[in-house]
Amino acid sequence: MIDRKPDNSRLPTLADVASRVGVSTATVSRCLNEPDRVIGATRERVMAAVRELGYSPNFGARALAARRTNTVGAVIPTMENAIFARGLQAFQEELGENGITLLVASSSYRADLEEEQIRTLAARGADGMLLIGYDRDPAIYSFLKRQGIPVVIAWAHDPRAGVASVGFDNYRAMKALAHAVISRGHSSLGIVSARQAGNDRARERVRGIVDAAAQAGLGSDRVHIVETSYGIDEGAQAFEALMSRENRPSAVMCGNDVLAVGAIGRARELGLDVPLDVSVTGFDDMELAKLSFPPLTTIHVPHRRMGQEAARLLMSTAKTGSENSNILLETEIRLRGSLA
Amino acid sequence: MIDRKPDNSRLPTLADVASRVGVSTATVSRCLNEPDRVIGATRERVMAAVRELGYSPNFGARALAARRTNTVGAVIPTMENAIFARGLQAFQEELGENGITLLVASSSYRADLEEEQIRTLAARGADGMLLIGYDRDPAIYSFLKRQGIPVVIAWAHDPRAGVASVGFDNYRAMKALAHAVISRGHSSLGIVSARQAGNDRARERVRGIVDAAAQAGLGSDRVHIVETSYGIDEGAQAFEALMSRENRPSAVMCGNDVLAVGAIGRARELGLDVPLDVSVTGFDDMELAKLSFPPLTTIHVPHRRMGQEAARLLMSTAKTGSENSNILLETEIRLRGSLA
DNA sequence: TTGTATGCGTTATCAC
DNA sequence: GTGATAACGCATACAA
Repeated sequence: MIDRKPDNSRLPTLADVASRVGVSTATVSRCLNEPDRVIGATRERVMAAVRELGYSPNFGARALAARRTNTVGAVIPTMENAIFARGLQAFQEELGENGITLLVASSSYRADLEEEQIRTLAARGADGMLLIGYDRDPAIYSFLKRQGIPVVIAWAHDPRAGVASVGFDNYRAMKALAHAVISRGHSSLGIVSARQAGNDRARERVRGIVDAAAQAGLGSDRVHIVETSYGIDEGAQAFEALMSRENRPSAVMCGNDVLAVGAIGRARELGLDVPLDVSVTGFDDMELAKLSFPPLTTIHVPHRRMGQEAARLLMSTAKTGSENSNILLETEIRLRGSLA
Repeated sequence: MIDRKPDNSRLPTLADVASRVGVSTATVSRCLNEPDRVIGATRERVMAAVRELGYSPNFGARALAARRTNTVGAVIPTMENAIFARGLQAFQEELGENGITLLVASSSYRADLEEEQIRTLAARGADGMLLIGYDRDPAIYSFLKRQGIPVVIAWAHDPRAGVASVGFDNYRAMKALAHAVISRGHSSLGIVSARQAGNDRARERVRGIVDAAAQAGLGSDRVHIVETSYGIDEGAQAFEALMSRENRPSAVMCGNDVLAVGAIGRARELGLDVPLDVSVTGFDDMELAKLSFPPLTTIHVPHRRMGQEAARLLMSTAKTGSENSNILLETEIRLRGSLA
């Protein structure tokens, strides 16, 4: 526990500013919140005093009295890599322009931690919340509803879910990529996926590949799936596991770019040429993808756009109370050197 | 602005729990904060009511009354890449074990935004704060001191600064790497640095290279510096700028791994072989480094250790009020394929 | 062990 | 346009 260092000189409060200027606390409060409603002359004097004293309003007290925090929370699976960084940055920027602060927490892809973080953010008075994907205990949704906290789901799209969302069709995107891979003659596919349990995005992506394979007449024995957690090393290991099977896939499709880059690295270590010996694909089109050698064939996701729209949606959802706005963004295949 | 959806069923408060159980609010409060001080039987009934009502304490009110938030803030330059992610993760874990929540904000490497974030975190009642590097307006330090908020600086080490810190010697680390580069016969160096103004880490690193070059008898005309902002594309452009000068450096030392990876990528696009045509080095030893092709020669920084120590230091600094604990961590050169 | 009462710093309602 | 003053939800010193 952290105890504040005993501080003899108490922090300046609204009352301090007020008494110094010789006005009431109400006036000072107004100067800060609705400057128009106070006459120019007094406002100047108040603001001067604010600066001199280094006054800064107490957030907790303000939230308590105003029953609003101008804060929204976001719980993302991880901060360890840049997957969510760009989208979140855009989200934050859009909120910032509207005077709203963003609080970010990460769940490490664990449902229990996510729930804890959500409750923490709610207790901190978040006026709204951004969550990634749909999969979670329904109790969480009803908790949020009881609290009157509007929610927006990002990175996924399911109009039937009854929650506002902005995202893309993970299934369709990955299926299209799988078609592209198969049409190049690959008849044995490897899949490196994040754990599918509790992760609708991962599940939809795998389903996309499996369906594409089935439609192309590839038996289920031609599709090998390995689940792992997101991470470069994990991708590398999963890739190696796939390559050491009896009938090696000629193309390995990864659930995201981080896994794919790990796979490519391991291929090099194993003396396998990408894409001559084995093709590799990713998902996300992070900066990493263009930079990898060979550059990564992947699905481009409009992360910035998604973050921005999520912010707008959250603000309007909060205003109107409508819970069923769903924005579908288009993804795009980016063909690069890792696929032959 | 976000207005909470008008919620007819007010959230349960301490008083609701109390009246339902038939005890005083004080007892309920104690059940939550010091369970030992209340007898088993009543505690059970209280906790049951808490669950039934879905009660969750109001953070603002609690902070207001207790004058403590069990929250610490961290302002990092960027979340866009993983430079600070690992250290921060460890920082958070260590804090979490002690029941403390971490609030993260990013400054985009801008001094004005950093100051704003610091004030915001202070207003939110942060009991302590983690900042990166020393360089900032002295007014900020005195503001924090007035607020009684203990500070720990990370990613840098300067015992004379009079602030608690845990970090490494950026100057010495980079100087050692420069020696390694020069000893391999490179007599013309390029430097791709972050902007040095307001960034002591960047400045120290450049100074390390420059001093090493001088000690090796390389004139200042043999050291070319380009400043840019951190980013893969930025690294690529800076690298290209260096390579298009009349006397091309044979080795380009970058201020961090992100820049270096960008440089290597651009080298490939320009048809330059790394390391045959030009050597490239980084700083940080992110996951990226091993994965780059060729793998990156860089400085290994014990990020996790740094985050963990920072958390401990912050907690003990808060307890003891001692402001001048400085922990120096050792870095290590990692020689890999990008340097010949 | 439990209850009472006060105060935390701000906003908002209502007078003036 | 400005000033009193009552909430806001909780923790805590003190009393019982």
